[in-house]
This record gives sequence, structure tokens and C-alpha cells, in this order.
Amino acid sequence: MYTIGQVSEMFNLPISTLRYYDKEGLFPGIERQSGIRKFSERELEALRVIECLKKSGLEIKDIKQFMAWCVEGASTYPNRKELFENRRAIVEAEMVKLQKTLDMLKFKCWYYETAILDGNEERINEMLPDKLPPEIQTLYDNAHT
Amino acid sequence: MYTIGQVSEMFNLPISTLRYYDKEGLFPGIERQSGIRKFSERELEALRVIECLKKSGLEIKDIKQFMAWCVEGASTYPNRKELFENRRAIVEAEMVKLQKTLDMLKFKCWYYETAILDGNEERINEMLPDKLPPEIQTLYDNAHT
DNA sequence: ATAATACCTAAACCTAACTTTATGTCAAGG
DNA sequence: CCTTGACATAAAGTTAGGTTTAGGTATTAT
Repeated sequence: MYTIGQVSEMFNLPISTLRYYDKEGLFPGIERQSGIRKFSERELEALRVIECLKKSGLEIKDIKQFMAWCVEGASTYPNRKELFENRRAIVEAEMVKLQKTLDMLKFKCWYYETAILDGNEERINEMLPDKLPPEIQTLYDNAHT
Repeated sequence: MYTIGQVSEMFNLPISTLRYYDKEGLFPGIERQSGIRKFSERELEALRVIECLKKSGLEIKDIKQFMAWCVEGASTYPNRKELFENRRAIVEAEMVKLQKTLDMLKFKCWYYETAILDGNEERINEMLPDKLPPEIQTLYDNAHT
């Protein structure tokens, strides 16, 4: 059993955030001893799931819904499964977009390295849009689709 | 040359957002004909960079700074290069985190598939934390580091 | 005993990035 | 001529996800 201060340290989250999550219903049935929250392994696992779902772009109110399903029991397994499958699809799409972003950034790194060497952007702009060095062309093409 | 409405369609962005970007200084020196914005290829490329930098987590005010550097000329190449290198490092770290999130989601998909088959979570919980099927164990371990 | 800590609540406050509203201009078509 | 549609501005409004503030309780150290 952990206090809110310990959990705050373990997860590197402000105490105020943990209280906010609790208020929003993300720790249904959390135990209290004379008013003080006692975080058990169940709440720690909840917090791991919260961080995961948040990172997947889910809103707090929908995370609350998930926690409510957990309390409801086995009858909500299909709802929970569907939720994770949806989030998975969303994060996979997000990874593709982020890879494009990364390719754009890599291209721009090369762009400015080259501009510094040349002192201007003229030579680079003559290579655009399809006469770039092979490696760079790949980045550029992926970033611009 | 494009009107704000055409650019809005091309980039799938609300007109209000384009006006907001302009107001925030993200299109320095955009041309106008009797008050009406004329978007040239320069502004379209600016918009691609804006979307990239935004996705990398950069704030509008810092994107504005970048656009100001572009206007300033060759003397700011090093600033711009450094900016893209920093964003690249940030996005690379982000990809690692997102991969962990994805592994957690995949694990949870398996978890609830299995729970549905079993009708409960007992067998799964006996496998935790280190007696999971090999493929699943890998996901679980990556998600929990 | 008292002072420092760590906990508690309710409610007000904050921020970024838009979005909406109210109002107005201007060119083209019926 | 007048209405429709696309453009314009300034300023107020919105939203999620917290954070801060003000005031209080309970345990521990000196």
C-alpha cells in the first residue's frame, strides 16, 4: 500500500494530478484510511493503463468509462477488447504519421547542413523536387506524400 | 497563387485556422491583393513545415521564431539546423514511447481475447508477470519497462 | 506543547490553440 | 439593383487537462 506522495514519486506525476484523476473517477473503489487514499497494486496497474490510454489519445471521460467496465465484471470483456483494438489501430496510424514527420525533420537537417556548407540554398533548390541524393530523396518523398 | 479557401481545401484545415496562423506571424510577408491573402508556393511549403513542427510538439510562438529566421537569411542557417536537430531527437524519443504504448495495447488485446475465451481472468493472472506465452511476454516486458 | 509534514477538499484559475460571432467589403450573376 | 458567396477584421468564447489557492486535519519530531 502506498500514499499519494509515494505514487507521485514512483510515476513522476504531481500529487494534484493524482487527486484530479481520482476526482474524475479513474480509481473506482480506491481504499481510504481515515480519509487518506491508499494506493494498492490495483491502482498502480490502473495508472499504467491510464498512461497508456492517454498516450493513445483517449480522453479522461472515456478512460473513466473503461474503469467502470472493469468494475462491472466479465460481461464487459467485449467492450474492453474493442476499446483496445480501436486504440491500437489509432496508435498504429499515428506511428505512420510520426514516421513521416521524422523523415521531414531528417530532410530538413540535411537541408540546413548543406546550406551551411554552400552558404546558400541555391544548389539544393536546383536538386528539388527529384534530383536529391538517393538517401535524401527517400526521406523527401516519404515526407511529401 | 491560391485563395485561403483553396488552401483550406488542399490542406484540410479550417479557414479560421489559416487566418489564425497568419495572425500569429506564421506567413511573414504573405502577399495581398486589395486585402485578400494570396498563398504562393512559399506559403504552401511554410504550411508543410508548420504541420511538421507542430506534430513534433513545437509551440506556435516557436514556429513563428523559425519563420522569422527564414526571413532573416543565411546568417540563421545554424539556428534553423539546430532547431530541426532538436525536434528530430524529440520525435525519435516520442517514437520509442509510442512503441511501448503500442505494445501495451497489443498485450491488452491479447488479455481480453483470452479472458473472453476463458470467461474470467484467473488463468491469465497466474501467468503474470513472467509465465506468459513468448510473443506476449515480449510485449508485456517492453510495455512495463 | 508546538512546529513541521503530509495529507484532505472545494473552487477558482490557467494555457494553448483554435473557433465563433458580429460586422463589413467587394465582385459576379440573375 | 440586389442578392449571393467568398473574402476581411476584432474580440469574445471554448475546451481539455490540469494547477493553484485557501483553508482544514492528523501524525510525528523536538
